[in-house]
Amino acid sequence: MRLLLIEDSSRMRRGLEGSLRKSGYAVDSAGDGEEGLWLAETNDYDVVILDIMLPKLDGVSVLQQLRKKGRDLHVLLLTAKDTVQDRVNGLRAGADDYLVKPFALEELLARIEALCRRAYGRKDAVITVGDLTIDTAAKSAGRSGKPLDLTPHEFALLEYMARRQGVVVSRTEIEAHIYDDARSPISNVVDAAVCNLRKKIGGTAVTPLIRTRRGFGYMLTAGRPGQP
Amino acid sequence: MRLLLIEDSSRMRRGLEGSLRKSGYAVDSAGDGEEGLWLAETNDYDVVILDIMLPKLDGVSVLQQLRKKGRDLHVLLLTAKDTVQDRVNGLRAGADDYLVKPFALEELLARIEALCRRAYGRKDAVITVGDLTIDTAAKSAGRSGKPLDLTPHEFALLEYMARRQGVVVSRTEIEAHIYDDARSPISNVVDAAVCNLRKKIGGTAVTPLIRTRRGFGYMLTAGRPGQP
DNA sequence: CAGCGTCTTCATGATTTCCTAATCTTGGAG
DNA sequence: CTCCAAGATTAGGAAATCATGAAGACGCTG
Repeated sequence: MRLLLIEDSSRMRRGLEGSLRKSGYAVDSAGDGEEGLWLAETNDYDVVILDIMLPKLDGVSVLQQLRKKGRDLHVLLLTAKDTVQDRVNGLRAGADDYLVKPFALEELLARIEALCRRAYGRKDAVITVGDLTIDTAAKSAGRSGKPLDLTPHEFALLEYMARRQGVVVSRTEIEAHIYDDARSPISNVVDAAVCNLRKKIGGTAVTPLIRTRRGFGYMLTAGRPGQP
Repeated sequence: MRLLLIEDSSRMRRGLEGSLRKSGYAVDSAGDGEEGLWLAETNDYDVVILDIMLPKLDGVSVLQQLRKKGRDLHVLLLTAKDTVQDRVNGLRAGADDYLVKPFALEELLARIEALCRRAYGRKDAVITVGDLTIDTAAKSAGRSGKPLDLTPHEFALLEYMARRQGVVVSRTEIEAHIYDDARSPISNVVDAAVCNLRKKIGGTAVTPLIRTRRGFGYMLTAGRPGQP
């Protein structure tokens, strides 16, 4: 999952960026409203974490700009203030969630997780694909009860594909959601990652498997080749 | 919009019910977890407002039961407690939102509104033409339930024609939509592609078929040979 | 700072897909 | 009925796509 963090204080920004990365997210960040808006408009994020107090362009304005363009983004608003009117304003402006500073990191993580789930229409922290289980909260996966030993990137990839099971996801989409910032234009990171993941989760004709749709991308599904 | 309110205190319940009705919602209510769960399972609500402290079956359990059954519901959790752990638990259990008592009515309304807005996002990914099904998400097509093995170009062509079923599409249009780069002026790529596609999807007089309109182009339709 | 595990890139080989172009087939006008 | 042009079909080689193994780069931990 790829996040955008728009936060004024550079100390806070760095700290959060690190914590979020450790939790397995791809994170881009911006220090002011203008840069943040530009990033949000030109990339594909699952969740935007947006401070209200920002230089150049305040958080609520950024939010309004984004909503005006009809971007389907999930925005978590951070604020120091905590009056009912503030919350109502924030939510009315189109925020999906709202968190008051100071907050516990754990709560931020839980809320981000909830927003990610919502982004893909799931309600549960555990995703199942055939006999594969992916616990997005515990960041662990298993096959037929046996735990799988996945690296952070492998897990992120599996999670992303599981959230979109039955749907073909292109390399570009995968790259956009799993990896932060730009990388060399011609890279086969995704191929390699899929290859490694396949080796670990195994799977054959009938059992859940990552299928290659030549020319389109990959698809994770438990069903037979036919209709999902 | 139809809401379900599950709340212990009858005074609170009556009060909220009235306020919500005044705001234009249809409201059902329950006084304990069991009744609430039963109502939620047997009716179709847009949003469920769920208190955590409930007789017979507590709120989080109700939520878990609902999620286990895979109901696609939006749940707003109400609670008197406000510790980080509570919030984390609630969100992890699958709540879409969370509100701490006491709250302002206006804030509750704003949050319900936000949840209702979220009902979007489900667009139909499957196109049907006679007994042909085209799943644009899985990039797969089938005829009478049997999967077809199509190449990317074939699939793109079929999808394009299916989206315009019953309409004659010219070679030029097809070429413009399916092939991005310009190619030699006299090329029969489209002819060849249509030919290959026909071989794969089969079809005879009555069943869906790609028909040739001499001098104009092709048409995909499930109807009879007669004039469309 | 050394060691370990992880991530990325590169190179190779296997496979599939696509285009071109040459050859048939068919519809319909004269 | 005959002929012509639009369309259908076929096939082989060029090109794109993908899987995978191995080597170097990087970052973290002890």
